[in-house]
Amino acid sequence: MSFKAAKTREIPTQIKNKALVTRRRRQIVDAAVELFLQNGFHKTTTRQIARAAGISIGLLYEYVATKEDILYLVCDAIHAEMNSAVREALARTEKNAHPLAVAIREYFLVCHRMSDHIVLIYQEIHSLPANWRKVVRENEMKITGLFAQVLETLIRDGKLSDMEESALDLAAHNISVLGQMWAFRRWLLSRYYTIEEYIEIQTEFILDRYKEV
Amino acid sequence: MSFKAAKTREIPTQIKNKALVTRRRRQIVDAAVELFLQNGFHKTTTRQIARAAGISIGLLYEYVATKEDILYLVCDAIHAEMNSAVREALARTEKNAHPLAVAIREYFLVCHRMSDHIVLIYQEIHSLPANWRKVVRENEMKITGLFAQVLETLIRDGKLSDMEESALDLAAHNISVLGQMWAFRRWLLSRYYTIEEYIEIQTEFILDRYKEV
DNA sequence: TAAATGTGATTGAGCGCTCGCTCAATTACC
DNA sequence: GGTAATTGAGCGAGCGCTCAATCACATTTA
Repeated sequence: MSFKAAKTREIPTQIKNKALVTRRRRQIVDAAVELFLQNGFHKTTTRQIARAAGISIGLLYEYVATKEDILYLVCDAIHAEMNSAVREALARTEKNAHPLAVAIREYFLVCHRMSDHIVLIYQEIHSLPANWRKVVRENEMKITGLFAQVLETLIRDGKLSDMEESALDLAAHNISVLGQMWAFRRWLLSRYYTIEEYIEIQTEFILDRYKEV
Repeated sequence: MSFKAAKTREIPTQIKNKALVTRRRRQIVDAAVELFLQNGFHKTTTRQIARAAGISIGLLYEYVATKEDILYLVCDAIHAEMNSAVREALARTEKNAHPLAVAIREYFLVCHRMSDHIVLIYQEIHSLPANWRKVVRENEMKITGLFAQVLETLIRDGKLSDMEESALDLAAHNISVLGQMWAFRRWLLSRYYTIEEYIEIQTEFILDRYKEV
């Protein structure tokens, strides 16, 4: 998987050529994601990352100031990937008769596809400096926010029974978290359910609660 | 918080006196929990742990062979604590008119009280050797299993509508995970909900689905 | 046109430090 | 006098990061 560049402007670099920065950083992030997934952040060496990215250790530190910078870039790229995947899926949703079911399905499939990445962020976020940790968390909440929007739209269109704002927000969180549950417990759940079965049962669970008017 | 000793027999020690092993290991675990919560596993040094436990670094390694041993003991102690807290709570449940609501409430309060510990396990479990990781995961599933039992009992007593086994198991997972959601997203959720409000809304969400016959 | 100059990109040996862990020596206790 | 418990200085390996040197290439100069 090759990740999109997100708003990486915050991290300073010694290199002047902006296009080069983008390209090199993508190399670095792609290499780092693989290594972090395999060995975790702490067991991965900056030398390993440089080698896997096809550059020298010295050059790595021209594009990045610390090892934590790399982790931030990785988290950012993963969330960018998820965010756009979910957005695309939700866009496809609109013309459908049963929009919430489709939204859940598409989101859960993204969680399935990116299981390891989701777990990675949860495991390593505490290795980030506090200010970046905040940004990464906010990025995750943006994804949850997409569901809140969907629910609002459905209620406005009379396709879902009305509910209080606090309940609506929690409903969005619940959908997010039940998708992530597949990522965190896949080692067990996948013994008993395929992702399709999981989606079916959970959709029934959620829809039955927030049923259409 | 001082943690119970769990089945720690698997980890070898040089010390003959068993009572001493128990006592010293409790010192070690209590010190380590605090430090891991504050600084995480990797940033905590074995010297810090020894000092906080009031013993020398040399003695620490008489009770433990590696730093990962300590992490395992910590995870084990946390799960033992949670497990017994949940069991106690469920026991108090039985005489109640609305047992599932009480069970959820008590469990969510445990999650609230042990938020940091729950997050700690999720964050650091990947630093454990694979065999222990497995044990820790199974310990967590035992807690989920308690909810499956509760649901079964309720169905058998006709207090809950019948459902397929696969749906029942997932229901137990959902309750577990929605409790943990408070731990993981507390930094955000606590801005908008107290734990009591959270319990109320989530209980309504869950009960409405698995409603009584 | 060829040489000189300048600038930005790249290299990797190596510095400095930390940290997990050991073990010879000491103490406590029976 | 013997066994078990305890100490902490020190070993050795690993790792994040630096920086003097080199390379690539565009621009200027003769």
